[in-house]
Amino acid sequence: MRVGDDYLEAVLDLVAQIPRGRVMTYGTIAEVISDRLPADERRGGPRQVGYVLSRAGGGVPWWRVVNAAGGPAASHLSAALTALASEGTPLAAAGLRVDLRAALWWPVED
DNA sequence: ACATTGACTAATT
DNA sequence: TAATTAGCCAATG
Repeated sequence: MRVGDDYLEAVLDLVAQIPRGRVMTYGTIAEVISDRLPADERRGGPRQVGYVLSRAGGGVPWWRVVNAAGGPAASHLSAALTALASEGTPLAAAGLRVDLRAALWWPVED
């Protein structure tokens, strides 16, 4: 098995576990993955999580992954907002971003 | 091997 | 609270 695929799988698996109506930030995902994987398989930061998701394409609820500001990924943001709204994700008053205080999800908390 | 790019974050102003 | 700047890690050309 190729090295690095574990990281990719870990990210995809974690994203797939995000409950409907909840979200996770790139930084949080990076933290959890780093903690779950051995040092050899670790990859650095939030940007790599984004890279993995960009390559993942369909089959993964990527719209449940948001940046630290609470806004959807820089691309496809209208699609993400639509999907989030459809799933009942708590949106901020402006409607342009997610209410992190209410929607942010943590794997161990749930 | 060097420079550029990107689904990012945190600190500063 | 919002806009700017600097730092970050890996991929890609």
